Parts: sequence; C-alpha cells; structure tokens
Amino acid sequence: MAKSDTKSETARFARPPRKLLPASRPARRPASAKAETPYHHGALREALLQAAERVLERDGLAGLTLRAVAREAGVSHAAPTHHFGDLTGLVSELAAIGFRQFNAAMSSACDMATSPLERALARPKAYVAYAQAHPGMYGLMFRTERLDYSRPSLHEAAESSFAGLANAIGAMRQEPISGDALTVEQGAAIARAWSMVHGFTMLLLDGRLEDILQRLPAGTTAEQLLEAILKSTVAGKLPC
Amino acid sequence: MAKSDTKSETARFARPPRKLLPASRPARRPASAKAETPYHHGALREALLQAAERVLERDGLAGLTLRAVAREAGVSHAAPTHHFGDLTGLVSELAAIGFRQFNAAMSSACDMATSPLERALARPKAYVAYAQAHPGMYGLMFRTERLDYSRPSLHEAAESSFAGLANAIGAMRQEPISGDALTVEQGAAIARAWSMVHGFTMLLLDGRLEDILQRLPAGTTAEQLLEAILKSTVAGKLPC
DNA sequence: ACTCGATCTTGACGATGTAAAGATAGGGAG
DNA sequence: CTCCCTATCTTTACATCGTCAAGATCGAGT
Repeated sequence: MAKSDTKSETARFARPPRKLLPASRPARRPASAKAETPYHHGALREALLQAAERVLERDGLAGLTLRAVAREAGVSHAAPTHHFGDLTGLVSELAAIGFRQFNAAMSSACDMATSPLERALARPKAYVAYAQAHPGMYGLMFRTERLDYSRPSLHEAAESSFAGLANAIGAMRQEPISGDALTVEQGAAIARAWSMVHGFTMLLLDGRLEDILQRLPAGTTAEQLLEAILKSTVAGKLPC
Repeated sequence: MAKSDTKSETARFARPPRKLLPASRPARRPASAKAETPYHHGALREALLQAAERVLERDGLAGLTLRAVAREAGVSHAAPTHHFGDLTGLVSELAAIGFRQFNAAMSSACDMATSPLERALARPKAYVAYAQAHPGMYGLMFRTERLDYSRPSLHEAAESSFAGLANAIGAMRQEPISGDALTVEQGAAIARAWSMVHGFTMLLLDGRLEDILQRLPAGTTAEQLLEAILKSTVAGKLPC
C-alpha cells in the first residue's frame, strides 16, 4: 500500500497504511475504512494523470517518475504501469493533455482579439504565455525524447495544434491553406512562424535570452521583446 | 578494474582484467603489462571526454551516463566522478567542447562566403548543418537541463557563440553592436534571428517539420525549406 | 453463488548517480 | 637513495529508478 519506496525526503503526504502487518489477515473490507482506500480505485487513470501534472509542476521534468506519480496518487509503485504500460506511455498521455490546454489557450486568445493586428499577435503571445505559465508542461511537450506520437490521443492533440497554426498563417496571408498540399512559400511561412515562436520560447525558458534582456533599456521585459520581434516581422504583411 | 557493471549487452570491448583474484597479490607493476593498463591513466580527463563524445554519438543523450562513459574509456565506474564531480560536470564540459566545434563550423562557413547574400545565409545554414551532423551534441547543448553555466569553460564557449551571432546581426544591419548596450530594435533583431534558427533546428531534429515537408512539392528537402525561409526573411534587409 | 477477468500490490532484478573508503603510483623532501 | 604525501583510480555500498512476474482483491456477469 504505497509503503515501499522509502522516501528519504520529507514525507509529503501521510496516508495511513491499510494494514500494518499481514499477520492474521483481517476480514476483507473492514467496515471502519468505508471509502478510505479501496483496493480498486475506480478512476485511477485520471487520478494518476492529475497526480503527474502536480508532480511535474512541483518537481519539474526530472522529478516526473513513475514511482513519484504513484506516491503522489497514493498507490503502489507499479500501479501506473498497468494503465500506461510504460513511462513513455504516461508521459505521452500527459503531453496530450498539455497540447489540449495549449490549443485551448491559443484559441481563446485568438477569439478575444478585435483588430487584425491584435489577431496576428494574439496567438504567438498566448503561445509564449502558456509556456511561461506551465514551463514543466511545455518542456514535457517539446523537450522530452520519450514521447510516443503513435498514441492516438497525443497524435491528435499535436496535429490539432499544427492545424491551428497553419490556419492562422493562411488567414494572415489571405489564402486558405489546403489540408494536403502547400507551396514552398506557404510552407516557409508556416515553418518560419512556428520556428520563431518555438525557438523564442525555448531560449526564454532556458534563460538564454537573459544576455539580451540585460543589455536592453532597463526594465524591458521578455514580453516587450517578443512584441518588438512580432511587430517587425508582421510589418507590411497585414492585409489592408 | 571495470569488471563490475555486469553489462547485459554485447561486450563492447575486451580488456583483460589486471588481476583475477587478489589472493597472493603479485608484485606491483608486473613487467608483462608494460603500458597495458597503468593504474594512473595519465590523461584520463581528455580520454573520458572523447569517450563521452563517442557514447553520445552512438547511443544518444539517453545513453550518455557516467558509467557508460567509464566503460567506454575502460576505467572503473567511479573514475569520471573524480574528474568532473558530477554527471552535470561531465555533461557541461562536453557541451563546452560542442559549443567550440559549433562556433568553429559557423566561423569557417562565414569566411567561405563571398557575396553579401551568401554571407547572410552562410551562418544559419551552418548552424542547422552542424545540428544535423551532430544531433547528439546539439541536444546536449540545447535540450539537456543538466548544464552548469557557472563552469568557466561552458560559460565562455556559450558566450562566444552568442557574440558571433550578435556581430553577424550587427554587420547585416550595418551598425556594429556594442558589447554592453542594445536598443530594443537591435535586441529584437538578434533574438528573432536566433529564435528562428534555433526553433527550426529543434523542430527539424524532433521530426516535427515532417508534416510540412510532406505537403511540399515532392522532393523538397529541409535545406531548401530553410533557404526559402531565410531568403524571405532577409529580403530587402541587405545593404545595397 | 461462483467464477473470471480487470485492477492493484508485492517482490525482485538490473541499471544509474553518488558517497566513502581502500589501493596505487608518481614526485618531492629529507 | 629512501620514504612519505597526495592525486589518481578502484571497490564497495546505498538509494532510486523502470520494468517484469507473480500474487491478492474485487466487481460483474452467468
């Protein structure tokens, strides 16, 4: 009952062990522990994913281990394996959740925009803002090598993210992007936009833009730097 | 003598153990083993770094462990710790070597260019080319979280890389970049260029540009896509 | 009521990073 | 020349991790 894994760190949660010693095994399901810790959790899969997200936000990518997630959820160390098969499986499912959050954040930011200029800037700004608000999740989605894109949920979520980007570029160029064929100019526009924002985000999260920010006029924030980049990029390319 | 670490994989090297059993300890330095495996290696630090580079190229980031490097170098598993203190230490020193290779590749590509347009394209193309030729090393430099930039060698090599970028941008804008102060426009130009190329590289190495490449006219390569991006970016910004 | 299969636990194994203690050799002091 | 000191390298040990196999438990259908 999650009492293996001697954790030398501070006990982060205290759940009473269900049975101290297996000697003279008590009758099954003692009436005292009603819904305390049933052997069958009922919704362990979702609980594990939520626990994983907490662990990720708290301890970062390096702290996201199968056993840590099991501890956080209060189950035995091998329970996650049954539901996800693998660390790759758990990580991939969590990344799919991240992509969905990510897409939702960008969509709602886009919907909020009024002017064409705002609309052009809203998506990349929401992109960076999400990554700053959820650095662990963004690292999970774009830094980890243990992602299995053959999993339908992850594949679909990532695909949807790409489609949103392509559509935004198409709208800006006033030429709707067809699903299956692109000109080199269209592909270059999409790849350039994505590369720029993704690269900016990675460099920012890694602290590698500090060199630049410190040399800028005092008080310039990363958001202002991003805005300057975007405005100079989008200049003259807006319809009307 | 590196005969611990029962490696369940195929034995990658066969170095005869110096002593099978410590019973009846033989005289120190038996004349038979001349320069075979001296207890003191002499240049273990450099040998470990070279071994680490081989392991990285062969087994990728996930395979780069202290013990694997020690095996590759033919020493005991704790030997690297003495020279680098830590896995972070070894990884950081190797990343410093990577940054130096990286800078050299970009510099020589820049020197080779003749026309202004070539010069503007040479550096980013060399950037991506290096990453494609050394994906393990590039991942070590930009994907790992275990880098210690307080180490002088890494700090200096990374700083030099940034300085080269800033100078290239300054040359293109025809306004030499001063070392300690930047206008927002200058900072935006530098961050934009770096973000674009870095993001492109990461997406390319992660296979995330495949979606785009497959929709492009048949046979379009990543290099051609990059060139299209660069040309549309640099258009009209070249002096004369 | 009873079995069967899904769910969860227990235990084990090899691998890893890291610390501590022991072995070895090279080089300087006497 | 001899002896010892210190840097270098090995050995041993421990906690943690992912993963597998076997056992325990429970819900649901016959």
